[in-house]
Amino acid sequence: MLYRAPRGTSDILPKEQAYWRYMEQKVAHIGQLYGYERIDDPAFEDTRLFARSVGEDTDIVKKEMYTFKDRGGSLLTLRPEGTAPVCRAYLEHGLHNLPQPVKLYYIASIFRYERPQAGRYRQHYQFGYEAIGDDDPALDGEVIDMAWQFFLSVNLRHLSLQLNSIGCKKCRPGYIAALKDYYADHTHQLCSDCKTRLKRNPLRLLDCKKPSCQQIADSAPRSIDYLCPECEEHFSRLKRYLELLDLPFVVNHHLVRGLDYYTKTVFEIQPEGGGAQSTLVGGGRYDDLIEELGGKPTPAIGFAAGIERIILNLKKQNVAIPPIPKPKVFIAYLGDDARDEAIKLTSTLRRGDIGVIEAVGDKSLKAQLRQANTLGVGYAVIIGEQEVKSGTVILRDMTSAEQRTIPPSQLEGLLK
RNA sequence: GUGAGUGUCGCCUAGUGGUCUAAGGCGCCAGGUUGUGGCCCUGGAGAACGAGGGUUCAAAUCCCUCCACUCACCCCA
Repeated sequence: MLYRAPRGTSDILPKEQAYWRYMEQKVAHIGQLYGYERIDDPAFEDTRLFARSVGEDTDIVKKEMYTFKDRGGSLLTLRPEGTAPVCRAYLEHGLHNLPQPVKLYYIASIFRYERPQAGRYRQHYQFGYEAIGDDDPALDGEVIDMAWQFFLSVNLRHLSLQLNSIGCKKCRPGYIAALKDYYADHTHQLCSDCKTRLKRNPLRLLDCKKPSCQQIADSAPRSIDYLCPECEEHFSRLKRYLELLDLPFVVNHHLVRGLDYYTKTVFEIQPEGGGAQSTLVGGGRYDDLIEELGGKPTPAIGFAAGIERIILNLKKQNVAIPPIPKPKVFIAYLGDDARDEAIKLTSTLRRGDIGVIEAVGDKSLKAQLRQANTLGVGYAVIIGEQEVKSGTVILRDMTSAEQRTIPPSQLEGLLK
């Protein structure tokens, strides 16, 4: 094999497309129900955009970005996440002049240099919804509701919605200090990863999977106990809204996120079974990000969802997906004169908005019908020498095997 | 980046040192009366057995290296 798709990437072949079209359709529909409009941004951006937003010290920036210099010498990076580009576009195009909040959604390929694994790829697709320009906790509720309703609408079941608040830049430092304090007494019991986390990113100590570390995390200080009055108020109102919305959330004190820009609300949705790479949705509030990128202080909230992982779960749960419609009719012919008729007829039907697959080459009628059968079309039209002479065609119903000889002009009406 | 498992026609699989210039199923192509599919029958195309190197009289079968895939850690959607 000379060439293969690069590691961690994959071709989405026709037989998979039904899932993908279905996802797109649902994403657009939810967007429309909630008043979110689609935005598409470039696959690559100025490297600094991601370094600044995602955080210089995160794994994504430190070792997972596809970064390159273009021929003009600009340092560019294939987007490793979807939120920063949306914020950049918000600033670049002065979207703060629109009524706030501005509500946007995207479906985009995401690139991260990682070791591929179940539910993890170097190029994958995410969709996400972002509401920029207001700090009302009702917006947090709306966004979380969108994620939840999305899964209801595609019939994915057995999901768990996890919620936490990690505070803002006013109260988080106090919490992190308390956390470090607590962990200082347990350093010797920590796994080696956690020892580096303690220095680098103490919040991440909380979601280590090692049982021994989890025990320590279980009695660690909880972020919600250190919230400032504003964050506290925000969180309790959000919880009330989620109850109003009838969303079955659980507060998970160990839930933190891997990107630096999150503030206050963070949430995830995952299958109840759990398992590796299982998170379907991750999101939260990012009230400081726009300012960090050079705008005025502008609160915002959003989430991203991994499409491959969702499809994986749809398959696991045997969820039926609407098929992509096929052409209705196959046109078979015998002989050159018939072929001329077939070409004309094919074109007429297509112009009349009827999907047609026309035979090609010089195959036996048997071979042509075999092909029609394999393609799964509902009807076959057969044109032979006799039909050319009499100015008719044969219309064969592929399910019932009934066929009749008719003038071609009747075809359009019968196939509509 | 770390660890484990796997690697034979498009897909699934047989084969564990000589009978393998590799077998079967699915799929594909064609034929089975003159212009007709789906079932059945027959035939055909399609792999030098991931790549390279070794051991041996002899390797798909043993050893080494590399590569790829899968899974887990890590990270995250």
